[in-house]
Formats: sequence, C-alpha cells, structure tokens
Amino acid sequence: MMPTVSGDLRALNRIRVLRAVHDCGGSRTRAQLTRELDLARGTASVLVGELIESELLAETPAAEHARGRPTLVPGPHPRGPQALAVDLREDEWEIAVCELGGRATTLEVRPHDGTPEGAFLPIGAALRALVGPRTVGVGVAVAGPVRQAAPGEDPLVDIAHLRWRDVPVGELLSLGAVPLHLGNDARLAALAEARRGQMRGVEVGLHLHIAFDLGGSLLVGGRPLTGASGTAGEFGHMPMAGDDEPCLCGTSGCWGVQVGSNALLRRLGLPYGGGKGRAEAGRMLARARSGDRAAAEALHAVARALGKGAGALVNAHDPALVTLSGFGEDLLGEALREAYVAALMEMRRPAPPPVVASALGWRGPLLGAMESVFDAFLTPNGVERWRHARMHGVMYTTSASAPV
Amino acid sequence: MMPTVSGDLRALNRIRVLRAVHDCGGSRTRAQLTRELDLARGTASVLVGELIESELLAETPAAEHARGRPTLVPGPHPRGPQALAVDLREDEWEIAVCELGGRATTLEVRPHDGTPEGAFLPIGAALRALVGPRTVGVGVAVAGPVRQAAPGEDPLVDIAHLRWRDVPVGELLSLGAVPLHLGNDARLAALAEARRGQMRGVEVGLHLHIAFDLGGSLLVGGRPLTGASGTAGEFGHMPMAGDDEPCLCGTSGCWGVQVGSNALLRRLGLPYGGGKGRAEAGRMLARARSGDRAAAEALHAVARALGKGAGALVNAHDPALVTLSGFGEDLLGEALREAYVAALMEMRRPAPPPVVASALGWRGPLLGAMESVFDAFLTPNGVERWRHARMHGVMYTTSASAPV
DNA sequence: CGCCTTTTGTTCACGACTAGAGCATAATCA
DNA sequence: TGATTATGCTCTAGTCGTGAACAAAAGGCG
Repeated sequence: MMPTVSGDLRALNRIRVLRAVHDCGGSRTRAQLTRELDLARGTASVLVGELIESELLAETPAAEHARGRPTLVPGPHPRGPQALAVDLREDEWEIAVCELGGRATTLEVRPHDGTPEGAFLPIGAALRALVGPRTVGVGVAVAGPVRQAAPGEDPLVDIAHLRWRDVPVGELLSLGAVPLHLGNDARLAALAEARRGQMRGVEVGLHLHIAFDLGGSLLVGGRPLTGASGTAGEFGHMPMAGDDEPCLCGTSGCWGVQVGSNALLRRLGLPYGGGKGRAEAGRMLARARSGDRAAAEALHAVARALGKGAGALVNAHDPALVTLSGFGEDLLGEALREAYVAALMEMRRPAPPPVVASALGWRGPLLGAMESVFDAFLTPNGVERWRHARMHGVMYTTSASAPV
Repeated sequence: MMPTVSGDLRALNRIRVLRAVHDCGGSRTRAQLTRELDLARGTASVLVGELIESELLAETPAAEHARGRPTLVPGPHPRGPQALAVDLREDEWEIAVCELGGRATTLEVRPHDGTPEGAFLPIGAALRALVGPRTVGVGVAVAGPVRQAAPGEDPLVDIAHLRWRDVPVGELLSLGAVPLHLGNDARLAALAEARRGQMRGVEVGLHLHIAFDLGGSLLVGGRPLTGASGTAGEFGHMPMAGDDEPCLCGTSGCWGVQVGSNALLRRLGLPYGGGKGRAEAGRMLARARSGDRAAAEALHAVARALGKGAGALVNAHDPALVTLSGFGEDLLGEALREAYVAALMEMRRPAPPPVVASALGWRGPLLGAMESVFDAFLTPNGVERWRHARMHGVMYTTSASAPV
C-alpha cells in the first residue's frame, strides 16, 4: 500500500473517497467530502465521475440546501458492491446483506445443533443462494479463535465449549471463488466499535466482548490487532483471576473462566456450557436487577473478576477507553468499577480510562464481519478488481484474470 | 502520511531510499537498492542525486566488482544527520553519537546518584556540548514509564524503585529547540530488536527486557506499541504470578515483582532495590552457572515466573517470536521452557513461538533510542526540514520556519 | 593490446496525475 | 427580477515516474 507512481495516486484517492462515504454512512455531501479530503474541486469531480461510472457510487440530491448551488450526496450504488455477513454464535446464527455505507439487512436467524456440520452446511447453502454479481465477499464472525497456520492456508476454528477442533470452515461453506473473511467474534465486535461505535477516533482502545465466556481485542489506530496467526485477543486465557480452576483450553487459572454467562450460571449452581444457557443467563440478570440476593451476588462476583482483569489489561496496554459488548453492559456498575480501579497502577488512577458499554451491543460481531469484507474491498486491489470485473462483465473474485 | 499530489510521491520515494540505506547499514549498492525498491534506474538516479546534494547521503566506490560498469554504495554523508542517544539506567548512563546507517559510537559512560537532578543535569550538559548543525534529535531511553498526558505536553517519567514521580526530563535536560525523543527502555530495546536484531521481518513479536524488574513491548509490523499516553508495555503489572505480594506500583500480585535482579536478590536474602545490585546479581548468576545450589534455585524460580507470564502473554497476543534482553538471556533454560509451555493453551502447544535471546543484549535501549530519532527524522516532515535547513544554512529543529 | 560483452548511470520524450483558475449553473435572498 | 453565493465542470500548468536510447566503465578473451 505504498504508492510510487502517479497511477497509484488515483487509486489511492478513489479509495479515500469510497472509505469516507462508507465510514459516514453516505451522509456527507460531495462538497463536504471534497473539503474533508482536501481535494481540489476538479479532482473530486473526476474521481466521483469515475466511481459512478463503475457503479461504486450513486449521487442523490441533498435534502437540505444552504445558499448556493445545490450539491449532491454520494451514496451506495443500486448495483454496487454488497457484503454478506454472518454471525455464528454458540447456539444460533444470523445472516445479513450489507451495502457500502454500512446498512445491514438481516435476512435469517436460526438456531443450530452445536456441531460444525449442523451450523455451517445450512449457512453455506443460504450464502450460495445469496451470492451474485454484486457480492464482494462473505464475512463470518465465529465465537472462537480463528487460526491461520501459514499465509494462504485455510483458516481453522476451535471452540472449546462446543468441542470443535480444527474446523475447516471454508470447506464446509463451499463458497467457491467468493472471498471469505473469517474472524473471531470479539475482534470483529471491536472492529465495528472502532468504525461505528464508541471507539471512533480512539487511537488505542481495549474492547471486551462477553458472551458465554470472554474475548477481546486491542484496537490500535482504529484496527484490531490480529496476531501472527490470527488468534490475538485471547485475554481470557491469562491467569489473572487469582484462582486455579482448570480451563477447557488446557491450562488453569484462566481469567475467562470467571467472566461470562457460563461463570454466572456456575456460580448459581445452574447447568452451563456446551453453548446453552443464553436465555437462562438473561433471566438471572433480570432477577439480579430486581433484587434477588443470590443472583446479584453472583453477578457482582463476575463483575469484580471482569473489573480486576480489565484493570490489569489497562496497566499493560494503556488504552484511552475500554468498551464492553455482549453481556458486558449488564456487568457495568459499582462492583466492576471498584475492582477495576483497585487493579490499576497508582500512576493510572488520577485519570483511569473510562469503561463504557458498547454502542452496538450484540450486533457488533455481525457488523464487524461486514466491515472486514469492506476493509478487504476498499484497497487498491479490491477496487481495481471491481472496476475490471464491471468493465468485462465478469464476477468479482480474488483469483486470476484480475490485474495485480 | 497519505500522499495525494505528485510532490508527495517524490518525498515518499526519498524516504524509501533513505530508510533502505539506514536499515541495511549502508551495505547495499545503488543497483541493488534500485531493484529492491522497484524503481526505474532514471528515478533512482534523480533521487540519489538530490539526496547527495542535500548532504543526506554520500556515495563511495563498491569494494567488489562483478562484470559490468562498477556501481556505487550510498552511505551516510560526512556532514549528514546525526542522532544523539542516551541510555539512562537505574545506576548509570551512557551517551553515544550515531549516524545514518546505525553506527553508534559511545562517548561517555558514568554512574549517577539516583536522583533526577544527579542524573539529568550532567546528561544535559554533555548533550548540549555535542549538539551541532548535524544533530537531528536526541533519543533518551529511561528505565521507567514515559507518560504524555496530552499531545504537545512535556512527557513525565516515573521510576518506582528510585522514588521518581512526574520527573520533567525535558526541563532538566534543557536542550532548547533540539527535538527530544523520550522512551521507555524496554520499548526502545524492542524497537532496536525489530530493526537490527532477531525481530527483523517478524510481523508480530513480543520483546521482554529484564533488568532490575521487567518491562516489555508488543511489536506489530516492526513497530513497538506505545499506548494512548506512551506507557504501553507495563506487562509486569498484571497479576499473573499467582501470589499477592505488594508492588511499588500501588497494587499487589504483580508479575514484575517475581522477575528481574531485584527478585533474584530478594529470593537469596540479599539487599535489593533502589537501583543497586546490578553487579551482585551478575555474581549470583555466575554462581548459579557454576553449581551453587541456592543461587541456582533462586534463578530457576525467577525463570519459572518469567516463563509462566511469557506463556500467558503469548496466549493473549499470538506473537510469532519472543525475545529476551538484559538479564533475560541468563534466564533461558529448561526451567523457563517448562513453565512457558505449561502456561500455553493447548491450541498453541504444537508450535509454540520460540523464546530466544536478544541479538543486542544490554545495548538494545541505547540503539532503540537512536532508532527513535531516525524514525522521526525519516518522515516527509523530517527530511523536508533538513533539506530546508541545508538550503538556508540554519539549524534543524522541529519548530517554526519550516515548511509543514 | 584491442575488441566484445555485461552491467550500470544519465538523459529525454511520454503519459498520468493534481492544483488552481475561469466559467457555467442553480439555488437563496432582497 | 437581479444580486449573491456555493458548487460543478473544463482546461492549462507543473510535477512525477517509466522506459528506451545512449554513454560509461569495468571484466573476459583471443
């Protein structure tokens, strides 16, 4: 992504325009974009013209006018690029179709039986029915680490709760040449938060996604870190809780064992694990809110564990903000805050990074899956391939026949 | 750093050439560089010509010839940019002068009395005597967190061992308009390791620097993360050791309390802390190597603590490699390795990231301080300011009178 | 010793890009 | 209705990198 010739400049500026339109959800006028991106009016004219011609953007009249000549609003083209996004949780999955600008329309929500085939074969069938000439990629959020041993190899998924080991999601989905972007749910929730949530404009942030257990991601420069093989953010498997309980990951004392709906149900002596108990956990949270002593005590214990670990992570990574998605919102409160501040180094206590609820809640992973597709598309390669495909009337793929 | 006009292209390519020369230590021929950077011969000709004219590079004849016309080797110019680098440890400091390409010449090594004034006033005097028209910045590595509350504000330093709080290093050094780059020693050791050590070419790596206690840095894309206020990498203040001993940072159970020369001496019942005991710790390590039971047991306990925490960090961040500098090299061995693997998630055990000794050892922080200066210099702003200064015969500074 | 081969440095015509100015356009305001 | 204002469009000027043609400086070889 380092331009060396003037042709690269044009490609880069095309992407700057598309990215700006996408990030603002198609709400800015062309004149505003021109100023924001510091382009000459003539340059913007040429750029937008090209993007309209290649069916990447379409302009609609602006609703409100000031004094001068009315300006237009660039937004998604009716035949423009589409991302398919999937959120696969331990107990159900959801598919949405998304356009440039970030509008996501949920098409299907269905439970699954907890086996890789039971989950991914129906998802694959549903996706294949949706793929068309507008599709630029499929993004899938899964509730476990996504591991890519070497670049080019198929990524594998493990979900300890469900006893999934080395699940070849790509094979099970059978999407052919359609680009597949697989990602961990917590990381994708963080990505969505960075683009359209509380993390907007935050240089360094920590996002924690609490569902059955705990996942997270460190956001740097608006992008979640991936690690060498794609499995960064497994903060739950650091021994920060001070106990020695065994964890399904193969070690013991893991922080994640103490945080999440599994931990809550375990503390209340209820059955947990295996991807079951989402509704039950919700009921317990409601009871805690309405004064049930035992439920409240369990919730506070979980909140304290979350706060302590969050404080330790803040010590280590110095984020400006901490956001919580999934059940995290329900854990916010005095118990969390006390444990959090107590875990902070004295140096950080005068101005502790705020801990706040995610703006996207449970929709984070799905929206992040969408963003991961558009992130791959809004690159010189991606956009040039689209233009090439539109010029020659072929499908958009990452393989062959496209200019490198 | 996003080019939009063709002039930015030239500036960017200038930097690509300078960066390549710097990173290879001035060992590549012009023809090699041209191929590596994928430039046309004509372009390279113009670029190098400009860089020589502005006294950034000088060409010397290549020692060995192949068949054709002999090529030249671009290297540092005799009147070219210089960085001053300082490594401030708890007990002594060192100053070196460095040129483009990375050659560092140590000028002075002196002990200090452990007070901010006792350390920084003499350093400031020494630096002011060295500053000249070639100076493009001063880099200082300090053995504690460097905190910048808001951009533009003077960074402050805390070193708990020495009871330093909010030390205004910039004021004490009084360097006037010379750009000052202050950094944590562990982070700078990681930076040096990424540029000229084992971390070369590693996308995601974890570096741990063990001195009196423990510091570290996560390397992403060849750059150490800094955090929101510059204090990322304080991994030692996560409660990963499983104990509850109080830490000078204000909390308890900190991993860093169990790792480093302070921990080693404490386990042996010897006096420790306050920036004293480096030599004593060295003697104990030698004793352990030569078979002393008590010393070996203490060393192994420290190594196990280091291994356990390193494993936890690898679980969380998924690096491809872990490097150890300072005393870390002495802690490598079976005790560390066992604790390390035991702390890894089962998923990571088939191919655990190697844990190896740093290539730069104790020189890491100093060389990292140098790299931090050149990192700031090898940017469009930095190089354009140098060219501007050389054209008008003025000093290089970050302030005023320079083109933005 | 002289000539051919090989590799590198230099020069220049060419195409591509953006900035910026001048002009056209389409609304609001008085 | 005409002045004002902000925006879109068109065209020229300046800059950049490419790539080909040419010059230069060595080694290889008879």
